[in-house]
Amino acid sequence: MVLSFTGEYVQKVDGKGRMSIPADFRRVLESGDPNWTEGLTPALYLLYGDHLREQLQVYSVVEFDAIAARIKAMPLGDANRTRLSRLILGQSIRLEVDKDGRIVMPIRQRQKLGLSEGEVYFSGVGDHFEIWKADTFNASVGKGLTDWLAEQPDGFDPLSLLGGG
Amino acid sequence: MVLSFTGEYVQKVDGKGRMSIPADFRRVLESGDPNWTEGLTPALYLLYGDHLREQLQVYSVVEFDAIAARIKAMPLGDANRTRLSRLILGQSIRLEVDKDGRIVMPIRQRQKLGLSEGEVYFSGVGDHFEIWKADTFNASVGKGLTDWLAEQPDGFDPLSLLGGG
DNA sequence: TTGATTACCATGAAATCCCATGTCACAAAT
DNA sequence: ATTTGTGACATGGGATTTCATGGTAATCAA
Repeated sequence: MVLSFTGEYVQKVDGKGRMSIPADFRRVLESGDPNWTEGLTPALYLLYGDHLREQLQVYSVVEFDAIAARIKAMPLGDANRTRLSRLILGQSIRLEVDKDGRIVMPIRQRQKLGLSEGEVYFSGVGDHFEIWKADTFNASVGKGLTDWLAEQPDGFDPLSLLGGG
Repeated sequence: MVLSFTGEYVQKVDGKGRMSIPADFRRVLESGDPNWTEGLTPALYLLYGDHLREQLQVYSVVEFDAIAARIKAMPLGDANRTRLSRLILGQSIRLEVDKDGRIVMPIRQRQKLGLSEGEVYFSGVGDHFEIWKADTFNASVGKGLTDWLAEQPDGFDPLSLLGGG
C-alpha cells in the first residue's frame, strides 16, 4: 500500500536554504522510494514548473516515475507531450533528504517562492505535498479558503462536493 | 538504477566554446557510461541532426548505444534505416567531459545554435537533455509556453493532460 | 610561425558534511 | 504519580568540498 501525504506543518528555513521535511512526510517518501531501506535517507522530486505560481510540489520517487512514464508513453511530437516534458521533467529536480531529515532547496527555487530566511508551510495533498512560503500561504490561500467557508450555509459539509460515488 | 535528466540550467559559454555541464547532468552521464568509475570523467553523445532546428541533444553512452542498436536492427536497405543512420549516427559526435566538468562544443555546432559567447540553456527531458542558446529558448519556446499557460483556466493542472491511466 | 585546441591553475560562491543543542513524546523505573 | 531515560526530531554553527568560470601556459597542426 502506498502511504499518502496528509496534514500541514510549518518549519523554519535557514540562510542556507535548509529545511526539515516533516517526519510524517519522510515516512511517506521512504515508502515511495524503491531504493530506500532502514537507515538510508529517501529521495524526492521537487517540481517548480511555471504552472506553479507561489508553491512548489514534492513527489515521491515512485509517483514521479509513474508520471514520467506516462509522459513518455504519449506520442512523440505531440504538443502536449512537449509541454509536459518542459513543465514536469524540465522543471523539477531530484533531491536527497540528508541524514538529519532535511533538504537543501537550491537558491533558484527559493527565489521562486520569495524565500530567504523564515518559515515554510507544508501541506499534504495525497500523492504529493506542497511547499509555500508561510507568509504567502496565509495571505492568499488560507484567507481565500476561510472566506469561502464563511459564505457556505450553516452545517455545510464539504464532502457534499464529492463527485461520482 | 537509471537516473534521468531533469531540471533546467543556464550556463555561460566562453569564446573557446567551453561550457560547464550542470553537475546534476554529469551525475546522470556518469551513471550512463559503462566505462566510468570514480575519478574519471564521463563521455556523452552530442546530436545535431538536421531534424533539430535550434537545439542540440545530448544522450548518455548507454542511451545512445541503445538507439544505435535499434537502428542497426532495422532491415538493411530500408529507407527509414538510411534516414535514421544519417540523422542520428551521421550527425552526432562523442565528447568527453573534461576534469573541470566542461565540454568544448565544436565550432560547427556552436554556429548551428547561433552561439558565440554568452549563455546556454540546458533542459532535462528524461533520457536526454537539450542545449539551446538562452536567448533563442526564451524568445521562442519559453514565451510560447508562458502564453499557452496564460490561456488555460485558473487552477489548471498540466498533469490533467496525461494520457493513459 | 601562427592560429587553434587542449591541459592546467585560480577564485568566489554555493552546496555538503559533520557535530552540537534543545525539545518533545513515550517508556521504564522508583 | 513523579522521576528518569531514551530516542526521534527540529534547528543551528563551522569546516570542508564542489561548482562554475576565467585566465594562462603548453601542445598540436598546417
